[in-house]
Amino acid sequence: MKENLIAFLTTSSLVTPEKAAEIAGHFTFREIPKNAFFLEEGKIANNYLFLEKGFMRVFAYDMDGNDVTTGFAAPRQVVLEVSSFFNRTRSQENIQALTDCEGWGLTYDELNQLFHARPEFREFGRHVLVNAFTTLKTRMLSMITETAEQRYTGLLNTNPAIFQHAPLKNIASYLGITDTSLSRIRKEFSKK
Amino acid sequence: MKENLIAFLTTSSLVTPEKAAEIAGHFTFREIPKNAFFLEEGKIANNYLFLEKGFMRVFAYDMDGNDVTTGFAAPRQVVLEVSSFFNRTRSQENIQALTDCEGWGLTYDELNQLFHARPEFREFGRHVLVNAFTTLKTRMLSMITETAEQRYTGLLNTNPAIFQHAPLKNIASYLGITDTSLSRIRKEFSKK
DNA sequence: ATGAATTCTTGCCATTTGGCAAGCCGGGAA
DNA sequence: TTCCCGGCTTGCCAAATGGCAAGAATTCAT
Repeated sequence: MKENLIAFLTTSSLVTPEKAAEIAGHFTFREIPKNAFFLEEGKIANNYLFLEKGFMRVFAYDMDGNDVTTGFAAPRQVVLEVSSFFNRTRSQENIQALTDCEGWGLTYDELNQLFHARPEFREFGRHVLVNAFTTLKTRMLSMITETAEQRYTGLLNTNPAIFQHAPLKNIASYLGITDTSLSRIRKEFSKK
Repeated sequence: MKENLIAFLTTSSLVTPEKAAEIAGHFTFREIPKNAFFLEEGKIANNYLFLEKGFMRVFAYDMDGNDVTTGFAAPRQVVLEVSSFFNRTRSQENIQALTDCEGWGLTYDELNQLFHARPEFREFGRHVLVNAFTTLKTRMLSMITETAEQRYTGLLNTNPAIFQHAPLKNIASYLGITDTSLSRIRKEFSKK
């Protein structure tokens, strides 16, 4: 039943399989149908989710009202708006299901109780946060040092499944370019 | 003596002034002379620093060997290479003093002991990490949605002191542009 | 003080990316 | 089937940014 969640808790070696099973016991099953919002702008994020099936998109609006994709979530990832969740502030981001999704969730209160009761889970939680931070730093560096085409091929390698679930205009804004430019980059790339 | 450190620990309201004084007691004074490295690429970050005086620069090298500034540190900020420090992995980044610096530090072991002994400090530590993550997300969004000139004026507003301590080419790579472009942007901007 | 090295600016031109509008394509609704 | 609509591509041109090299300004070491 919860074997993927347990496996995820165990991978970092911060949690033993036995403890992982106990911790997993506190997670509850969640389904998010395609196009439904896991989190809406203006609300306080109250859900921590381990995504087991499906894909999600994180997006915000810029000053001109354009939809900007700030992230994607794929299976075996934690879906969480860190700032809103931990600071209990209104989210500036939306999280929406690109496909029908399934996963295991905790509320803010449940997570805190579990952090308190299970030091290993607390360590694991820090690990998740540190990893998210590191991943974002890597992405920032690629925004600075790489061309749009390099970022495109990078995403194609690291997360090919996204291309089967998200429209190209969402991927374009995630890469920091327009859909027009992405279309041209794909054209050039396909020649090679 | 440690009043700035104590004030910093107290600002989030996660630590009471009394506890803050106790926690601060475990920090040791550190000086980093101008141009010295607080952290060198390839080494494992072992120091957590609250910067009290001076400015530092964080940088890495891209695939072509170009120096890319990934961050700056100003007084009253935590200086820390998160990934290397918490994961005990070799740093891909360098942290160098732009000016003579002074601050209060902890080693990795000292920080963990303090996290264990002082739950409030653990909460505070998470708060620091969450804030760093949120700040980086904001910067990422500005890379995607803003022009180079907007990013320049943004930095000028949020961190004007950096312009007095870092060479423009470092600021340029931090903004994701070349020093040539930054020079032209400054020229245009000064006309207004 | 002197010379060397670095930083910053500028001109010229190339490349990348964007804005807009038209058209094409494919899927869903009736 | 037929229509419609959103998603994707493409052409044309403009704007933003980069690459390179020269020179001016500044800093640094001796």
